[in-house]
Amino acid sequence: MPEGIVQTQVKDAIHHALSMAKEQGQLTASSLPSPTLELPKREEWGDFACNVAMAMAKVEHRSPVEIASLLAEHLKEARTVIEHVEVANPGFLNLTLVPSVWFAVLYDIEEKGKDYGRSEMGHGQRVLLEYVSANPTGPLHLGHGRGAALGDALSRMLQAVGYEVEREYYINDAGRQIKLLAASVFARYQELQGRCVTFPEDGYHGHYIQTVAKHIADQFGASLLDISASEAEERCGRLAYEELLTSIREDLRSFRVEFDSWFSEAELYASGKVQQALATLRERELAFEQEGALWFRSSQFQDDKDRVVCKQDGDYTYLASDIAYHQDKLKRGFDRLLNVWGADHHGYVSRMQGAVQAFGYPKDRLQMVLVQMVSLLRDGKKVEMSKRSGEFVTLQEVVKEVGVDAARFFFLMRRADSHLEFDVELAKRQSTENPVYYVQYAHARLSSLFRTAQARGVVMCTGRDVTLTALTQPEELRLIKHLSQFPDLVESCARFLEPHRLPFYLQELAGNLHVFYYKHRVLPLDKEDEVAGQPSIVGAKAYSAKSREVFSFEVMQARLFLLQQVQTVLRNGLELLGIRAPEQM
RNA sequence: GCGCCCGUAGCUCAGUUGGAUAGAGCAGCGGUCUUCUAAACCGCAGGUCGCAGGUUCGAUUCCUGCCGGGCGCGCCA
Repeated sequence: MPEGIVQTQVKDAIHHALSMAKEQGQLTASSLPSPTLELPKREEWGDFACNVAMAMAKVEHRSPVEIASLLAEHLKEARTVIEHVEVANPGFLNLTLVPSVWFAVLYDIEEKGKDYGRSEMGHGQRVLLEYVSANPTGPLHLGHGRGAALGDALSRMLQAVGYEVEREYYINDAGRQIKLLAASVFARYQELQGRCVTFPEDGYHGHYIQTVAKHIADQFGASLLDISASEAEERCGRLAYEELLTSIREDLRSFRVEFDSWFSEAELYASGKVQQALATLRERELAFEQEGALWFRSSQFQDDKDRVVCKQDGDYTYLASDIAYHQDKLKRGFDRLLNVWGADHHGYVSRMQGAVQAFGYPKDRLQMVLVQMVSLLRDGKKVEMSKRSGEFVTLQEVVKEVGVDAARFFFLMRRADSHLEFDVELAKRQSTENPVYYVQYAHARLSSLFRTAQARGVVMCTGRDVTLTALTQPEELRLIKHLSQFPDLVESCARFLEPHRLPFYLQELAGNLHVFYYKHRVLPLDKEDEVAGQPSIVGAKAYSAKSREVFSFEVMQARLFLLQQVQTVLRNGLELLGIRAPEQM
């Protein structure tokens, strides 16, 4: 795991202390543990905490505090890095670094810019990320939106840490759902032509079906009544499918969610891949016939029971095409398959992983991210949605109301597997209570500051020309430390497939910035000092009434430099969420 | 009945894979603009981490059993 430049130095120092202790016979263990660092909960406890002494206590037969104390002694040699060591109960080593060690973080960000936060963790492994994959039988609703935002953010994060990601949408354009769509639309079409028809029992009742039927009527008039009913129904299905899929694509695009490929289920049948997949299973005796149906022996793996793949009437079940689809993914040579699924499908995880194993791959070649339901909160009340009536809140209408940025942020700020309450009023509010604006404002505020600086003729220095030792305020160091965590954070988002950590991080970073900004000045107070950028100001003193602090040209330059790096991280973070980083608000 | 997920402040949720005195945002109360954006900041209050055991130096975190909520258990997708 590539770590921050700061962490590495600290770990090296601890490791050195361990070896010294061993060399001098203070430690008896044959192998030395590799120390891990954690961030203490309280600032008084220093910059890092290390529990290595506690971990060794047992094998060394000594108390953790004792071991920690002798390590603390050795750590005094690392005075260039570690300013202060404290042993705390029950055996922590609390380390406070020399402030200047932290400055390396700022140079690192300056150098990497857009690439700060990227890494090689994935080693170029190829990942197929499948998400949304909503049936083209209706518009996308809020739940799809959450899956879309999540899949998109994951793809950005995985790419950032060195995976090669292909984003795919699986189109269920075969089978029963499409037939029902066709029947539903045809029924509405006939109604529009003044005919009295019985609506299909499990048909789609949503109002959009009537809209689609109207479009068909506008285009073809009554002419579809002249052909056979089955042919007309099929035409209706085809037209409805195309219209609905097109609008899904458009909704996604305007939600800034893109795909590299759209994979058709019908194509799997047409190309014979379904039959081939089942043939493979038969060869391996993982499929068998019973009671006139063909079964997949999924109980061989971790499923509770075997599952039908081909029914008595000869039709395939959806499982058959899903198996074929995943075999196809495997054949395409991906190192990892990731599916973002609605949590209501969790029962299918084990059988799909069983299919992966059936084809000779380890089950964790396929991983699922399950995303829970979204409920909409309006005026503090839940908006009821019912699948039955086909009336649900669409992604499009919510995005129209709150904007893409707010919608994405809200979808991403909770763990995927917990229910999400989407508070429309909060998402629309343009104030500090709204986390999206809070973070975006931090970015815009900095842009505004830099514009003012430029207008006053202040020359922005590069890291080389800045005296960073001028940064001595706790709010400044707090910002730098927070920035140093960003690369690790991005990696953990990707490793655990948990994008929600990033919105939290950004809220904290924005908070740290706003506190700093409120407490300290960056540019001189007085407009008379507009010559600030010129050498003549060196030594001149500006005065901040708020903090009663005196600051110099060096302080101004150092703060500007610090804030540029803050802005870079805000921007990089927002980019990973697919959210705009506005220059002004 | 079986399986999966969830249970943390009044509400919505975090909690760095087992660490120290459990955090944030809303909502509530009270403060802060002669300031580079107040779209901001500060303070107060708020808790039996669902309950009970277990594992160990140490548990919100891991294990077991209950209680409560959601979802799934089709030759439906």
